[in-house]
Amino acid sequence: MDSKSAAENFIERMGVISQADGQTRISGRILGLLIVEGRPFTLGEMAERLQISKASASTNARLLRTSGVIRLVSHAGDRQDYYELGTDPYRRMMATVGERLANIGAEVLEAEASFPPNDMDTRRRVHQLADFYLRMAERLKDWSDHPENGPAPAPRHNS
Amino acid sequence: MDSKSAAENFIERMGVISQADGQTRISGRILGLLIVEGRPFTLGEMAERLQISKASASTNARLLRTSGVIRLVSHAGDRQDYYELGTDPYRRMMATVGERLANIGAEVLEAEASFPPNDMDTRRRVHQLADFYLRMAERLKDWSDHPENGPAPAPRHNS
DNA sequence: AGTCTCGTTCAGTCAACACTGAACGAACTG
DNA sequence: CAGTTCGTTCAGTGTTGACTGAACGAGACT
Repeated sequence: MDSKSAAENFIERMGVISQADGQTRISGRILGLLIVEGRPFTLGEMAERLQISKASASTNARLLRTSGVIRLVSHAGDRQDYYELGTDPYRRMMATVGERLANIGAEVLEAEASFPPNDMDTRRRVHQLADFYLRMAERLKDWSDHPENGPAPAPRHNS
Repeated sequence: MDSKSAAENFIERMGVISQADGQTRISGRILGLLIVEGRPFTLGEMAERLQISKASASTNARLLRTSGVIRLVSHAGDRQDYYELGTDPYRRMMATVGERLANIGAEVLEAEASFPPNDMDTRRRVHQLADFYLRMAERLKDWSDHPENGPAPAPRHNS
């Protein structure tokens, strides 16, 4: 029972975090559920456990799936869709963020090109912004490709 | 005139980006304005130029100021508050994001502690999430402290 | 074919929140 | 001490968008 409330608490926190990050609350709760339980869930199970509609479960699971954070698994002889955590879900999250930043950087570069060539100072300032986004995106990409580097390595655990 | 529309276009894009990032649209537009114009602005000037209320200008400028992206400058003999880009505004943005991630990581660690000790697997999965946030935060901190490292170095310009 | 059980889609609703207008407080000027 | 001009605060409003309920479509089993 204590375990149950700890799980619910964690799931709810994940929802709030997700929402503060610009995502939907439900997608965070689904992710939290899959992390806590550590087993595949059907859309129906999610809906019942999280007290949400099947529509929301479907939509948000699809959303999480497109970014590779969760994956769809199918059991033989079972028509239902099971969702579970993808491989390296957090690296996928980073990669997704990196892609978004790269898109923003490209967009800012576009905007820079629309300024007249003689506005040197303006173009330089705008270019600095684009550079920030692009460098950030590239670093995230590097990191998601080589997660072993970097500070605070995770304590190794034998599965 | 072409320069003007390019500026407005850029400012508007910054607003959309800011909104997509979970910030307010106006804060992005203010930032875009300061980047494009490259000079200090008063709240009244912002309100007029961006066609927003003084209240919004005040609130959003305050918001940007707390993260150090823009700074308040005072001209002698002028009661008005002038806002301009802070020093290394993008590094400050990174640092702010890093702080938020560190807070989330700490929060997840808290949640992990609330699980019963015998739920080894659950605790491990939750811990991996906390680790992700904390490592991300630390890396962002490193980046904001050492901006010279990393791919695609910005072209140096003599101020 | 008929029925049942899935997942998805779409219009409608509801709540969160950005934004505004007006009132207030503060600091300077005459 | 009025009068003025700032910036801030707060209640009210408008809008976006997440979420729901119901209808629909697709397979599967009898």
